[in-house]
Amino acid sequence: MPEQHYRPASYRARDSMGYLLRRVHTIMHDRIESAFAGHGFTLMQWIVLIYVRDGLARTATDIARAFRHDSGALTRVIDQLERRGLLTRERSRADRRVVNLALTPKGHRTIEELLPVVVGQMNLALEPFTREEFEQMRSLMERLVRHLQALPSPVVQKVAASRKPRPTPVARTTRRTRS
Amino acid sequence: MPEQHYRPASYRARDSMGYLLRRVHTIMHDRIESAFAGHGFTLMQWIVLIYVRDGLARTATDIARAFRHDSGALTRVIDQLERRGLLTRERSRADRRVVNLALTPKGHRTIEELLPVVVGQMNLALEPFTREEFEQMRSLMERLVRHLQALPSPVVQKVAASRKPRPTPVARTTRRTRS
DNA sequence: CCTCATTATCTGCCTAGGCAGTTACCGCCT
DNA sequence: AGGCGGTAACTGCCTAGGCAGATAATGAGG
Repeated sequence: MPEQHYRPASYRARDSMGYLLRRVHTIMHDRIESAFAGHGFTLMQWIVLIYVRDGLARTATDIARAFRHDSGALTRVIDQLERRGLLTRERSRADRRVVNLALTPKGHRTIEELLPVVVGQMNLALEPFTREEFEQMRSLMERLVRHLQALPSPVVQKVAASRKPRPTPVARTTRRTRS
Repeated sequence: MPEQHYRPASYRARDSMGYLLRRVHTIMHDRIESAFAGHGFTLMQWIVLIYVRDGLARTATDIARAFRHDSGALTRVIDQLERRGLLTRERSRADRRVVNLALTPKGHRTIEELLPVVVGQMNLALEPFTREEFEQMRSLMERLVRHLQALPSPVVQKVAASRKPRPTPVARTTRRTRS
């Protein structure tokens, strides 16, 4: 029997790990995003560039999978980067469904420009932690990611009839010209 | 001189704490969201309900601040919940700008229904951790949140001329009819 | 060779959220 | 009393992202 860290009867929002993780993520995301804005980039654009540079991705699908991002959205981000001349798309000859991405010199220069911004924000956020605590945090988060990835996708428990999740059942008062 | 955990020259995307936190957040968010979908609710709706129940918020602004969420978006979420009869809005008599939120009996029943879902997902995610590791993680995240909240907002460093962040400078070519 | 399931990419469509107002109200100050 | 900065709630507008579908290509199997 694994540990039961939370129980319905005693659950309080302020103690929830979900709450903490969300807060951390939101604040860091906002800070990076606005630091990038001064340079004319978004976080997602940076992700694409650095993933290609670090060899974590050669195609849009690689990024979509590794970063859990929508592939449709990816297409549009890559559109922007291509238009701005930061990377190139090249149809693979081995598999003509695939489009390989490659950084241009301008793309590399952009990474050099943004790297200090990212690193600066990261160091600022982690400032109060010792090297040991930092490693602890990293280790815990890595284990958590690995565990979460290994979990089976959450089978919808109730209302199994409807296949579609329907995010907002009440939909809209706007009345979509029904009559 | 505080610890410098990252350096531009050796920065690799896969080792970044930002990456880890994002992955954790994304996966947990998606899981909770789709678990809720089967019950006809979204995470944000749940947040509002549980915040009101736990006394963390009496008004939309309380939630917006505590959860770092857009107040405009909040208005619309509360609209939905009110329409579905889960909570009520009541104009404060002490300060007529304020609208106080209160759960209805149906709202309380909904929380009872969703609590096991939240707790279940949380415990599932944290399953591989001992009580001690869990407390360690919570402590680290709490310190990180407190530190991040205390940080001054990131003054835009370059291109200081333009006041507006401009998320996407290239804007749009519209014409995506590639030949 | 032909069929069929699968995959990569791209495209519409819709919704949630960020942002910039607008309105109403509060409390302070003169 | 009246002006005025600040605040709560709400409202449009716009964009990013989720989702479903379209297209094209691959590869396995008959």
